[in-house]
Amino acid sequence: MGDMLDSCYQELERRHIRLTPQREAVLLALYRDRDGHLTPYELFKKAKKIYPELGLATVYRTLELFLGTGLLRDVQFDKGITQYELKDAKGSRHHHLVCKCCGHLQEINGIFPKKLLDQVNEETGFLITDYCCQFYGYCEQCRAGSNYDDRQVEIEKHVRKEV
Amino acid sequence: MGDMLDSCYQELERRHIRLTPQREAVLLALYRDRDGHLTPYELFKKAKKIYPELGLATVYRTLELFLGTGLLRDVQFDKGITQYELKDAKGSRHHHLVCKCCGHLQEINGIFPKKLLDQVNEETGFLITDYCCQFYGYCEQCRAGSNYDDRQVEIEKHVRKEV
DNA sequence: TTCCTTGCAAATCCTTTGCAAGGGT
DNA sequence: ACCCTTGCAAAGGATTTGCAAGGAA
Repeated sequence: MGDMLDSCYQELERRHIRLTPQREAVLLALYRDRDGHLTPYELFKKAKKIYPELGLATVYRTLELFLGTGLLRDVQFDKGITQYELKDAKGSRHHHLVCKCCGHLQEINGIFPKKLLDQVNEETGFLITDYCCQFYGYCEQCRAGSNYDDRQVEIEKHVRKEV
Repeated sequence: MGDMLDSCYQELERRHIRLTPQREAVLLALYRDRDGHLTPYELFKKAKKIYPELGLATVYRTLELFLGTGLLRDVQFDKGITQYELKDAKGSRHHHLVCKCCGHLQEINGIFPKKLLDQVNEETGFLITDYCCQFYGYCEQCRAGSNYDDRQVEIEKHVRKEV
């Protein structure tokens, strides 16, 4: 599984981007937490354990750099909160299911048939190279729980008219 | 087309949420701009024309309120920028295509076969009631333009390993 | 009266920037 | 020598909060 990390190193080298200890600390922290999503500040705290002199501004600069290099994806779940994840960290494209009741975040793997994306390209001329989807709703636990209001959900659906 | 506005009014009434002039100004401004996406501040400026005493904080509070009521959807395109839109404003579910080259935002209508969403429900127990997708890539104009670097796009794809 | 809503200003939180210092090439 | 990168502190921007006043129920 050093595979993913290797391809990051290679990509950075290919682009002549210097791998400073700060940048490496950020990369490693992202890698260690590849099953989650980190905010810049969370990442800062984790990376600081690897390289204690690290400054928060450097984390932001590094994230911006890695983003431009295509190593990361940034995901917005809630207002003002940006989280980052290494691309392909889960071995394949994935999406996020956010429970509106308990806030739980779970992931599902690529549900898009490639055909769908090709179709968009054909119809609009837009070439999709990346995407990020959030699905909101109610998780299994909450739906089983006592504070789950079925009626409320029906109303939501109604206001929306369709799902 | 007062239809959409009507259902908002009804929903607010049903929930015993008082429709103050400030709130109505916000709602109307959203409605008038239903083909676009507004940031809170843009919305503030527009709604202020309808009700000049309006304060910015009230706009934020109202957006939060409407969001909880399910009248709105919030969309994050870029770090730190949240935009709002009335739900079903375009008559049907839509998605966003963001060009990484020129920043142009265009919309496409629901490309999800309902089957896909049902399948998620079956497999995970998660009930999707809403979703929001951003697709990133390159628009037709940019791909035709001279500063479009085909090789760069290939590299992106490679780093990502798949689209 | 009591509760809700508001405008304003202050506070807070997240992110970016200016700058001088340190390190690589 | 030159350019890149960094940490720190300050600046900037967006959003939230405290509070006293006004209005509805």
